[in-house]
Amino acid sequence: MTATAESLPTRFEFSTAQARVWQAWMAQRAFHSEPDQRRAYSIVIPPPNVTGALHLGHALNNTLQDVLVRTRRMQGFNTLWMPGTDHAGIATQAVVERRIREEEGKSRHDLGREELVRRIWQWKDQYEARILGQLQQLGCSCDWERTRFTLDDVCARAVRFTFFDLFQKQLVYRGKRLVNWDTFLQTAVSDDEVFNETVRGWFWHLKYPVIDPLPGEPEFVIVATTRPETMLGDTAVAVHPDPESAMAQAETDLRQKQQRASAAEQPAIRRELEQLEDRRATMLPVLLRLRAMAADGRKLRLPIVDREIPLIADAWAKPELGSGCVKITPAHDPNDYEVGQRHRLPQINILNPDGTLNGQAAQFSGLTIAVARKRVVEHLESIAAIDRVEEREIELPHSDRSKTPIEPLLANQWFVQMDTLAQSAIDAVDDGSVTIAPARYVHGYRAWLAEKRDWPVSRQLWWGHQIPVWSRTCANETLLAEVTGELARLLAAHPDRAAIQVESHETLDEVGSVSQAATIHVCLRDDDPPLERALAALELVRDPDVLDTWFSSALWPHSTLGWPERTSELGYYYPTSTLVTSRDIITLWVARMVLMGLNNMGAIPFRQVYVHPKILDGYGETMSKSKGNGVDPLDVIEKFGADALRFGMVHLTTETQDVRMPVAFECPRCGHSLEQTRKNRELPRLDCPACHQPFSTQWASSEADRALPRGAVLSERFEVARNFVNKLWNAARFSLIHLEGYLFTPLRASDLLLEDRWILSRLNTVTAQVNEHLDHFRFSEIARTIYDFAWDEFCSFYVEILKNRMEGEPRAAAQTMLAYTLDRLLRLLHPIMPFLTEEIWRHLNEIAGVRGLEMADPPTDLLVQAAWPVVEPPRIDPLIESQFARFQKVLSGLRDIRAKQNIAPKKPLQFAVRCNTNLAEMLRPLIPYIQRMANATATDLGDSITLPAVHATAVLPDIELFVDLEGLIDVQAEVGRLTKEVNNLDGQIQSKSQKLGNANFVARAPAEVVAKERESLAQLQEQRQALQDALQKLNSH
RNA sequence: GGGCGUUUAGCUCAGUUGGUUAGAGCGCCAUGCUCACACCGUGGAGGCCACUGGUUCGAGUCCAGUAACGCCCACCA
Repeated sequence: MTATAESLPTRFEFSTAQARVWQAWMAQRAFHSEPDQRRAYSIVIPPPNVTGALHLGHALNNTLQDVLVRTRRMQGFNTLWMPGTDHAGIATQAVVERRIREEEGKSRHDLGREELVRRIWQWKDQYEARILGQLQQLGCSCDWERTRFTLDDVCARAVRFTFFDLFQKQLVYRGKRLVNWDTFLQTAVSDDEVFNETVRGWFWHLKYPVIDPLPGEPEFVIVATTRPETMLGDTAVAVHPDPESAMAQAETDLRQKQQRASAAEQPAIRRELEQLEDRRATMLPVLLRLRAMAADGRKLRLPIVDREIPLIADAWAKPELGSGCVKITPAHDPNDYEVGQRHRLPQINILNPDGTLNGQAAQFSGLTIAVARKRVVEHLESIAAIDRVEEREIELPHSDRSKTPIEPLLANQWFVQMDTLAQSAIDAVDDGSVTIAPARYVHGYRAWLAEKRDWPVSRQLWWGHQIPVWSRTCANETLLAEVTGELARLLAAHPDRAAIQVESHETLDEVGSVSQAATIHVCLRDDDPPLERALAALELVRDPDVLDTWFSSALWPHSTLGWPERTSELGYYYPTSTLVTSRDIITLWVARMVLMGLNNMGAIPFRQVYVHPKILDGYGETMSKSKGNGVDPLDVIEKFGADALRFGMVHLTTETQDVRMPVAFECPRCGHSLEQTRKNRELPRLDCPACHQPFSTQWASSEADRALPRGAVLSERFEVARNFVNKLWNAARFSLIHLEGYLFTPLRASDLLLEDRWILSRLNTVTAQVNEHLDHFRFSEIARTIYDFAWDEFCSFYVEILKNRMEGEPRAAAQTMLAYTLDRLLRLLHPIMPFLTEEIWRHLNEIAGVRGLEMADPPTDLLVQAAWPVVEPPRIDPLIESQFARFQKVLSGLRDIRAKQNIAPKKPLQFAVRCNTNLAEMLRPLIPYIQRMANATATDLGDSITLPAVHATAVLPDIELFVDLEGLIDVQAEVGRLTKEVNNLDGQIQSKSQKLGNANFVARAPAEVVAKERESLAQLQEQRQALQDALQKLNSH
């Protein structure tokens, strides 16, 4: 035996192995790819945000990608996995700003744009390094030499070219739009960075007096609001243009709903109908009257500010709700904005960016919203302009970043016009050029694109790609013509690098007067300081805003390959093969990549999209940093190893289920595991219930807490994988120890024993299954298939059997088989557990430098470069597999009797087997293995045998087993065991007899099903008879 | 309000086109430190497959409905 193999530890020392293996891969540039003659397989990484460290969701996402990439690489594809990170605009800026505010008490305005951006770059450098390090620790086989960043020069150029192109095509334009204004961070946030929270609020019903009411006309119009301070910006009140039919329609809808509704819902709907009926009686006349007044152009007097505002007719006012009238605040409500557009209403912004009221708010100027609301209400009360106040729960949008309420604010925004772009992305999926798996996600993708809502791409941030547009607003036609003329002269020298748009707009000021004006926009394709200075000289100012992060992400598949340069990479790797992502960014990211790819490249960015599950905590909640229920992959790697983390991830990835993962703190002192709950997960420190010592968590902020040892957050769900890693490691140890003196010996078919043919059959079957599962992204099945094969077949049977053969001489055939089988198993496992398998491969190469079956198949130095196992269909032999199953049954029959008879494992048993001659011949060579595996010797085997005088019986299909229990037998136990067996058989026999007694079944079921049932019934009856005989004999003792 | 998903053993989950009395891991019980592995071996207990109907010779699997939970989208003054 070799000293090296013997001296290997019994636990896989993953941390040293990981470092060593990684170094070997790097030294070989094993992951680097250059275009060549082979088929390409490429994946671009979903670039992680440089906001912070990676979490388990990333570990899952990247593990799956690596499994695909490593497999394809072994299958002979020229594989490129493009790595990189995303600058993540608002998220990153918010994190850094908050930090600066906390640590230095400064705002971004104190620092200035340049300094803030410099600080964020520092942050980015730090976190990018950390993220890439995490990915490498995970074993990701990215081409690290090609690492990109969405804000680096290559990506920036792609962004500029794209924006310029869209600008030229008039597919990007500027317009006014309400943004979600975070008054705390003083920036707009995107819709997906807003969450709604139900809070208790009040619903104020305000009275706006009608100016000069005629007899019979109402003196007031009542409108309701949850934000009374916005009345300062009201520019109209709306009533429905046809309240009668609108109410009728509402009723029809309700009745339809009533028909479909369940009994439980009926009362509520009936109540609604009654209310509607009431309204029709009491309010409809008033609404009709108001409608007529609106048609007459009548006005109301807005309280406090004393402004005359029109009464207008607009369908936005729902007669079935509230008073039937609605106040219109175009500058502060998305719906009102639409109404304002339709009726050319002035937009009055009452808000400063910092959330205080501005000069438009008269005496409330300078107050915060909360205070202003109170004052406005007080004032309205004092003039009796409040009809009534209701308390009710209201849904209030909050900023995800600052947790403060969002205020809608009107601002200039750049938009991408989505009409044709969106359609192209829909078509790509409809015609199958892009496939999405699982298919159910196609619906969401299509539905979102089908809305074709223009994409607002400007963000009021400093961190990102600054919009390359210089603008100047001209107050009149003359000026416009003048400036345009000068620009034309200036830009004539750069026809492909500059483009002009003129945005004509009517400015509606607070007094409602309209003035014609226009803004000239110049877009530059490249940085060009002299030209920029010339633009500045013409008083054109660059837009301070930056582009939405998703704008650069949308270009990722081609920008990372060098677009707009026509690189060889672009021709070879694009379109990429597979995109692996999570479902929440199918619309935001996947859809946009498709349409941008089509626009820029004229080709789809990827052929398949695979959408994987999400990782949830033990309560089914999504993991997030802010909730504190996240798990750091590095903690898992440190405790269980990268391979265990990876195997665990793959194993958990089923098609429909999200991954629920109960998490626990691990006491850094005693290792005790403390379940994480909703309550304890946000505490800065915890006391270990076992050793009563405190430890810190991720929330630790005080000096004292931080000084404590940190408790890692882990999940027991990785233990299975860790155990598997160790099982494999030890199977490898066994192999290495027993391969001493190995010399490759070509094996002919006749050299193979039953168990050899069995394991080869299984190996080929399993390989075929793994291939099939891989093609369909059934990751969990891949893991399970290999796990079961490796543990239950290779370890539990094949290795056990080989123990016998390793003792005898010669063992060359057994060694060749062992080396070969282990070799193939390592290849199959490598994509999931690269470090372990690579490490074993190294050891195996040392002792068995040439491997193979019929011919020598010299292994590569590194497993990562080895070829994927090829399925040899002739080796798949169902007959051998079923014969081997007999052997397994005999073994467990023996073990069962030993256990039930309570016979110590050390005590040898003797047994006889009764079966037909064919079976006997098949079993005979396997009998010696039973010696070791069940500590039992066969005394007789065949169709006529001598039974032991005192014995226990096991009846298997076609086989009877008799265990000699002379002087050992526990009659009671044996009777119990046999009776139980008989009962069990009786149950089966009864159900089968019943089935076969059913004329319908016999008549209508397929003949083969019926035949199979008959056959199995006969066999069961046979078995039952044998058991019955045994019982009788026992009782007569 | 619209859409999607889930509900199977104490826990976390499998269960491919309907066809023996539904499986795994963990946990639990019993037992064994036999020279690859106690992160292991051997045996065992444990399920009205959420509920109600339907289709079928036959339903965990297909259809309809109900309930609970979760996610996404749109949101009412």
